[in-house]
Amino acid sequence: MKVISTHCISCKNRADIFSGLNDTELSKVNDARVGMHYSHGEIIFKQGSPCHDFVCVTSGLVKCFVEGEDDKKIIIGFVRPVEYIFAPGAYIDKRHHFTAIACEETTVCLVATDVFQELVRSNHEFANEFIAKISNQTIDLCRQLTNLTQKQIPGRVAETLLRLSQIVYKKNPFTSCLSRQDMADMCGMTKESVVRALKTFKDEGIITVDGNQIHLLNVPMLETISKIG
Amino acid sequence: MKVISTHCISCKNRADIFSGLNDTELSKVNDARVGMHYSHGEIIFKQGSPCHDFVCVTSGLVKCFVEGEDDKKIIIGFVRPVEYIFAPGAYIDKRHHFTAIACEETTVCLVATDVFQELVRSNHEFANEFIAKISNQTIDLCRQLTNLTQKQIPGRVAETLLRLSQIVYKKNPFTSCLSRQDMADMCGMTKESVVRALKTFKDEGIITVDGNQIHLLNVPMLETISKIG
DNA sequence: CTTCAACGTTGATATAAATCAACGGTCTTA
DNA sequence: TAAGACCGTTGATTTATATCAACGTTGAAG
Repeated sequence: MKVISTHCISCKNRADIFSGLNDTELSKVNDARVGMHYSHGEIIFKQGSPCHDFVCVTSGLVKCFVEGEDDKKIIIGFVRPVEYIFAPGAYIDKRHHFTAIACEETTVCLVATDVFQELVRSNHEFANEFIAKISNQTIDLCRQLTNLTQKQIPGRVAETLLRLSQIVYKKNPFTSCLSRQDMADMCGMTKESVVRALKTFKDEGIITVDGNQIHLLNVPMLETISKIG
Repeated sequence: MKVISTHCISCKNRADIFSGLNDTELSKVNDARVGMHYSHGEIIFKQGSPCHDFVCVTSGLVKCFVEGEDDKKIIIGFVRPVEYIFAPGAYIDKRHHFTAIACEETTVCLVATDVFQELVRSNHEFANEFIAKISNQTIDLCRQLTNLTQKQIPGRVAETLLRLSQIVYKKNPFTSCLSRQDMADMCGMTKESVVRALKTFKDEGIITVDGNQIHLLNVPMLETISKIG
């Protein structure tokens, strides 16, 4: 078990939103904080369950997805250190509206939602950062809505590859711990379709695939494919 | 041209979020306010354009949709009086991320985003209401994401009918000014598919359709169809 | 009044993508 | 070591849905 920072004030894995807080405020956060460790595949919180805490990811990788009927999932995003997961139910019905699962060994701090809400009330800068965070999530969901409903398979897979490389892993040959099913859940399709699309891209020399390492050889081409759908 | 209230303090069409403001704050909003009138089909703001104002709908009906390539749209929601339209770009890139169009004769007040942001900073209650509003939008987008990607046509159309009746028009036989294409844009399908689905529902005695008036005869059945996809 | 464009509807056809099935590989677990 | 489960991959088949085409209606514009 990794040792996480003993106090928020000195924590180096602190999410940006806490930067504007003074020591008194940080102490309040620290008192409410619960450090947790999750192994690969473990559920951090589940859609529909009561929402008591915001989750700040201090190491590892977390995937968030909405669940429909019949075990179908749509991955709405990944959260890396040092970021926190905004739970939109905190202000509405105190329920989680998506599920969060650790993709690899992951440590997080849970902070009670009412501590967050108190900070939103008392610290304007914090409130602004908080709203900016939610806004980004909204913008992202809008983008996903068009991507998943208006593009066909090659476009969606291209988009997903670019996302993984540029936003999630921020590397070009990137090594992912995601299964084909995970990628399918990002694209809203079956894993077989993902495999076929990857194979096509590989045959066309646009990417190379070596196990879990994917190298995007022709990014402009992928961007074009993603754009024209 | 209808006369809108002359001052926010005495306005009867004020969105709920302004309820917690004192007269000084309301005056500030009033000074920044621009009343506008739009006819059926007119664009209030367009995706990608600079975002300077929040739009408060005082009469009529507004549809909001994200635009993809190739003229395809997904309607993400309708805004009725007395509600305002949250533009997520206001806190991020000062751009609109969806388009808003008047569905019928519509009056709105435009309020500069920085006035909103100032209120968020100075009034905690306002900030809370504001965040709750965005949270609801996020929850709704999550729901749409699963609906549009995981259900097939009958399920999506049933869902749309229930939405129109229960949330948008709040009536059971309801008369809608929406075209079949609009309904298709709500469901992420073609207008032909909508027509066929409505015909099937009609033949099965689940609904009646008379021009733009739709009567949901068997709501539980529609809910089942919506659920099982 | 006429013309044209957009809408609603229906049927026939094409096609994208899911499903089904099979197999080898890897990892876990008994 | 062996058994079972899951993953990745590929091919064959089915199916849901889009596309294409045609036509009557309505409403707006010239």
